[in-house]
Amino acid sequence: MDNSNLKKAGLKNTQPRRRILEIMDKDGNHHMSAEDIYRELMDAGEEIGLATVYRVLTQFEEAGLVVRHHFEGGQSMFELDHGDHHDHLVCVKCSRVEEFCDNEIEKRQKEIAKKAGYEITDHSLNIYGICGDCQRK
Amino acid sequence: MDNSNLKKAGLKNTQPRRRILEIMDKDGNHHMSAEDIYRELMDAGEEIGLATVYRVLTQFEEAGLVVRHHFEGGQSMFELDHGDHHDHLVCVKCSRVEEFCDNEIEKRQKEIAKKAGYEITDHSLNIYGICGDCQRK
DNA sequence: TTTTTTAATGATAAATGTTTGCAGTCGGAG
DNA sequence: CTCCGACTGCAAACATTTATCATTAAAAAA
Repeated sequence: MDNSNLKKAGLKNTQPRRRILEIMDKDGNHHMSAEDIYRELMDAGEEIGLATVYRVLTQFEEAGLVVRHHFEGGQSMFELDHGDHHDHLVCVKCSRVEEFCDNEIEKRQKEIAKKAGYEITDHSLNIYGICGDCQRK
Repeated sequence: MDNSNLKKAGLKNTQPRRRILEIMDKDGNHHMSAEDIYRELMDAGEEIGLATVYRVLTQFEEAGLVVRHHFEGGQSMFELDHGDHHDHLVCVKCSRVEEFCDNEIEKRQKEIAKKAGYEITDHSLNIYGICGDCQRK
């Protein structure tokens, strides 16, 4: 949303980067694949190549603006990083993603890594299941 | 290891399937990619195609003989299913994978899914970091 | 503002990981 | 032992992602 993020990251304030940030910032659009973003850009009549979307997302990830997730299903999913770490509940039917955070789990993960002698760089906890809506259908 | 698993799964007892089970059963070879398995087969002089490795692994997964993991890094990782659920510590330098299980975390995951109205089908918790060995190098 | 410099872009090709189609082969029920 | 359907290897197709490169656009300098 805030374009000063780009400057801070040492990235030029270009139209593709602005548009991608805008799209990802819209509510209901958290957790998008590169294709999702590309399709929205196309639908909006933008002239932005898919390669640019991938490049920009990777740069955003490196700059800490975006988080990349590896859910089941092959393709990477991206989400704006609002600083609040959280884990994910993923519906295997409709692909809806919900977020949660449990401090007890976080604490135990750190203990486990420490005990095993690992220096944590990252971690991901995904619970896959069928959401309430899809159960009813 | 036990070929009766194949019969139980309704799969014919063929050489490729036997060899793949053997390789995956060897200690130190848990958590292999399809390529890893294929390379071991080649090194052993077997005439087994990569496509067969993928097909067999998918069938094994469907039969519950094997578990597929989606770690960071692009390719799927496979592991014989010994029935004991566990989570993973993955070294981002050397790709070593260690297993752990924490009942408190398991319990909390179930609670979280229940509270959100999800019927769990699967879940994965991966901690990425640098293992003790790689820290020293 | 105009010019200069440098990074960023779009189109396309290529790399990577995985799946599929098909003709020939093999396992195992009868 | 024979036969049929399941299985296989190969090659080609496919999906996602990355690299190449000539052109363009953004920021810096003049």
